[in-house]
Amino acid sequence: MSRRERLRAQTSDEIKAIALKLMAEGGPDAISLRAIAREMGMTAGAIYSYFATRDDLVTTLIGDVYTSLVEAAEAARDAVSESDAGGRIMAWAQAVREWALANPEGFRLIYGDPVPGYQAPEDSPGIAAGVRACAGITGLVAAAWPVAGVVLRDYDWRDFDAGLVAHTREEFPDLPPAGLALTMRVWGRMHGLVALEIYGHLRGLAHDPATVYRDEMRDLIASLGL
Amino acid sequence: MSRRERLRAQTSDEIKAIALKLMAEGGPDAISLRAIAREMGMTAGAIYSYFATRDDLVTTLIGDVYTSLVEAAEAARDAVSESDAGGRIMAWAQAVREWALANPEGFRLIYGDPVPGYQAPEDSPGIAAGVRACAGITGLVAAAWPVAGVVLRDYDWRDFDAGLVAHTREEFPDLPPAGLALTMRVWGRMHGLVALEIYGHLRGLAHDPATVYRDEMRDLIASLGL
DNA sequence: CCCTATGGTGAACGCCGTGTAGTAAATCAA
DNA sequence: TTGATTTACTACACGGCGTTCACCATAGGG
Repeated sequence: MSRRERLRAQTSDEIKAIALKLMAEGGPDAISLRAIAREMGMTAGAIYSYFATRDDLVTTLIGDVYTSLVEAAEAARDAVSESDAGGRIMAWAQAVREWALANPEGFRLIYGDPVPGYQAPEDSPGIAAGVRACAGITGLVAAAWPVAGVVLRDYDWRDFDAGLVAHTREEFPDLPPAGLALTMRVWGRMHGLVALEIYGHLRGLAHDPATVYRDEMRDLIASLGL
Repeated sequence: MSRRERLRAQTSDEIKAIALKLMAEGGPDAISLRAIAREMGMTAGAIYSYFATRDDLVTTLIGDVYTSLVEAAEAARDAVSESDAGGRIMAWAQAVREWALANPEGFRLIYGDPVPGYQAPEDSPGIAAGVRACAGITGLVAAAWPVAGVVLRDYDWRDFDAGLVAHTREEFPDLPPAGLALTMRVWGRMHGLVALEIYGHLRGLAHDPATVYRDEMRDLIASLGL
């Protein structure tokens, strides 16, 4: 890597770091090229040699932030013995909620709507992180398979995306198609309460959302027969 | 109501209608005072005699939109016999998802982050609609009480907001505090998958999210012993 | 040592929300 | 009917935004 490339990467990292700082302080909308440039002693136009557009920068940030969330969840899961499938689910779930509470703006960035009509490009790092999250939850489900107490319909592999199916069958050969459906349901169940809480819809209803969430996750784990 | 007041209300309604149209076309960020005024053949400044600020307008819209969602859910629920508690839950859940699919931008407006750092004022119509939604789900839970197969911790009335508790004890005198916790859990469970779907996080994973969601709701209903 | 590719500037364009001063018309009081 | 006042609205200005473009200084490689 030449000196030029090094400097370039450094500047690019600084842009992202400042963007993340601005976001943490003022939400996703506070990520403005002019504010970033101001903080760097540059002109807004200069950023365009690093990111084609503001949305491009945000797309990159989503990838970084999403990856940090997934890594937090994976680390929490891996801190629990593989033999304790239920404990690993709880660890993942708690890590997600705690990460979200610590990085509410990041959560909004990932699961909210950073840009009107924004659609992440197929090959963005955000998509990769999403796939990784999905794979993580699939692993949690697979470790509990066969599940005991969940209402399950029959599914077909064709009900799901081919790439996802290929990856799943390779990594979790014993998991039937219904396992993928259950993965999404588990994901939804972990996501729902956290999203409501982060976006303030539980504000002033329950004083301790953590307890409600823990109960919900205990019920989820119990329903898997763990 | 005088002629003045009638004209005033009419103009105000037109502003809101155009704002909703703009939102449906381009997402919440497309609600700009200038665009509304342009469409009405007015100046942007004129809107300030109807709404103190753009956020004020959005706050009002949230109330309208949220109310329309709650009314759709209530209507669907009421179309099912009171004796069929499980059917009423399913009807509510399906109505919420279908409304969200038909009004994705509305869903984003209610449950997303329309404005950076936006906090709805305590007395906004959006709060009222939220309370109404919460009450609706509480009713669904109360109709199934006592629940059979859910992991429930003991709760205290003091774990919840006093106003919510007062309303609940009056309307559903047989529901213990844990019922309120379960209400939030049910809400979260209905919300999670829909939010993931609306925000595109299931895109390209499951070909038919409706089936996954229906299964999840069936499981929820079964877990309540219905 | 020169040439060029590169990272940067600064001004411009057209959006945006938001104030303020002024105007014309509608309403009300006499 | 006439005069006073309230009200709806316009015109303009300010600062902020993303984005583009012509231009410049300089660091790197031959």
